[in-house]
Amino acid sequence: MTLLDVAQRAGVSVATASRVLNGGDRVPRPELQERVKAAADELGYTPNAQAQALAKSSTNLVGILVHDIEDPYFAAIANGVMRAADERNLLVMMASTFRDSDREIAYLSSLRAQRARAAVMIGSRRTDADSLSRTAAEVENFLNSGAGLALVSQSGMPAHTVEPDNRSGSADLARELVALGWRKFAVLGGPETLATARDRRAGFIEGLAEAGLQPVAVEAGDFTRDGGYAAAEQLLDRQADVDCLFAVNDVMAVGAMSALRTRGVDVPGKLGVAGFDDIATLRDVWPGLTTVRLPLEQMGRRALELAIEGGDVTTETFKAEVVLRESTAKA
Amino acid sequence: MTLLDVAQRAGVSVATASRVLNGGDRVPRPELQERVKAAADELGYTPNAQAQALAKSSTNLVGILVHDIEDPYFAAIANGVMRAADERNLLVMMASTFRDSDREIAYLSSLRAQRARAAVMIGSRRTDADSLSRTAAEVENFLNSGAGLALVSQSGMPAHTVEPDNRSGSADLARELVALGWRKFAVLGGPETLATARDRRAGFIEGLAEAGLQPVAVEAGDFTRDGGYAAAEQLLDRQADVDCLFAVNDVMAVGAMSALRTRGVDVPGKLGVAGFDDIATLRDVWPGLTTVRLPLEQMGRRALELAIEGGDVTTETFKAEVVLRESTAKA
DNA sequence: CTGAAAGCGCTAACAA
DNA sequence: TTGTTAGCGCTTTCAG
Repeated sequence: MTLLDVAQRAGVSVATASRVLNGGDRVPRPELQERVKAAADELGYTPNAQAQALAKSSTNLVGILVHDIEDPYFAAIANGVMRAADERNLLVMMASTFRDSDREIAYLSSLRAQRARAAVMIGSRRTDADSLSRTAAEVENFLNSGAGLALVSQSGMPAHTVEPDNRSGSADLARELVALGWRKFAVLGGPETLATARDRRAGFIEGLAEAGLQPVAVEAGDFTRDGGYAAAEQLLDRQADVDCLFAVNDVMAVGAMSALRTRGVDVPGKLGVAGFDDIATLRDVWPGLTTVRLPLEQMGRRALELAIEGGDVTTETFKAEVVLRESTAKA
Repeated sequence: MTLLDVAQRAGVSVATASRVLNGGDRVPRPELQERVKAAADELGYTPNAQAQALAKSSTNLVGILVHDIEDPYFAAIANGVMRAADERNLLVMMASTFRDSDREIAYLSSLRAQRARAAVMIGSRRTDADSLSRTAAEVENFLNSGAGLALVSQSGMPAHTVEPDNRSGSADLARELVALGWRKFAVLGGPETLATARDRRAGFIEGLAEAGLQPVAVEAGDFTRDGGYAAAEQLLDRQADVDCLFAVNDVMAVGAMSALRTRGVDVPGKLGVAGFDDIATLRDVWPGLTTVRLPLEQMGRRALELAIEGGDVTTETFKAEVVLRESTAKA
């Protein structure tokens, strides 16, 4: 069923039909409107979005790229993006890159092919020179095509950026932990190459330094639950003299807590544990996890807004807020 | 940059250019291929997917509908769908319906307008007659448009269906809990109107019945963390004589555990707790939550396959598996 | 093997 | 106000 069918059945031209059904400009006389609308739903007409897009050379599609939609951190941000998109009547095309930058690049290029209005890329960039520059090139292309783009948590690209204040958030956390009386810290620092991990690590160390402290140990490892588990085990194996443990995200922290439990280390009695992100799904773990809260959904919303609005490239930083819970309570 | 630009620069016709760049059929002579490819990337040509879709009247778009992408249950299934889509080089358009059936209907119709190849709808249907029939009508439309469709966890629609075996899964759970020695059960049953919740409730009661038992209490409530928290509180307030508590999903179970903890009720010492789903993010809660594992990602994959393949309408049921953990350990 | 040309369904000048 | 018509960019017969 095409517009032409509808027009004929209603005894009007396609132009008229288009005007009453889709067009926003001058509206035909009421009588014709009725006829066209009637014809349209008798025929079960649905506009062909591709044809509209081609004719108007513009779409209401926006893209969103996440590393892994099962990771609650990304899901929370994505949720914000989708809410904002929904409010603006934009259709969302989402892809999970499974942490593969080739997929990321390919998808960005698909979005360009789809003539997407804008895209939001979520997730910390690896500091790997090669894939970094290839991604940058495609980002360039994307922007040159006239579409908007915003990145969440990955600075250094020539597009709008929304970032959490990882550095000062973890510095604040360090201060509060010190104030609570903790002294001998280990950092489960995630991958060396991940900017987010690095910033949180650095901020924490900075915070400690203000109190004249420095971490007893810094473990690398994956940015995942299993990474946290493994890093905690290593720490115990090494019998490091530690009284509090900071994992650079909640998922790692929870993994670490499991490792400690398995080894019979009491939290917070024997060892305090803190994370970062304040993932909603993890707010019920026990002991309650001390962490740094990020306005994840808001960051997502804002990213979409920036991507859509275009304008001069800006970087917006979102404040993080320390949340003290039982996992770092001092007896 | 259009195909025409490329063709002119390469000194060939658009037909030729199309054949080497996109078309899959007869390929022009090597020399021309080179010229066209060269021209294409000198000009930074990207095909216009809308125009292609219009010309071929077919797309590589698939849709996916979830109630709430932040809910790890949906995220896990969505992840499976996206993986399967990625393997087939399909682009995914995802929407969160925020549990609103009007949004759901609207999105389905957008997908139709986009001439999506197929769609997957994830999430338990409410048993609300009105929105049910309106959704059914749009589902009809969608299928009539020639696109494929599969539903996850919502039977009763005239399309492929993938469902977990909620009923026998929770019956199995009931049996195992009884075998462990628990006797006085309360069910935190979720909303009356939610098919998934109802089936799990019913299966559990069935399982108990085999042992000549029946639940001491059945609490309704939301299908969420807060719903579980509130339901558990009510139960305690009523001072029901209960020794084990089954929440119809993990998220509720975790909420309930928090309520119990707040009230000083020891789990599993004083009260056992079990859930359903085996959400990955919650595998580290303590005490480890006894639950029923569902192959969520696989279900998502399969749903996409069915939606794409079309064919006769089938219903596939996925077996659930009881996972016993510490939350129901008997001293 | 290659090119010309007719659409795909719709929008937006431009005319009437 | 309404209709005519020329594209939008690409695919695909159909000739050459």
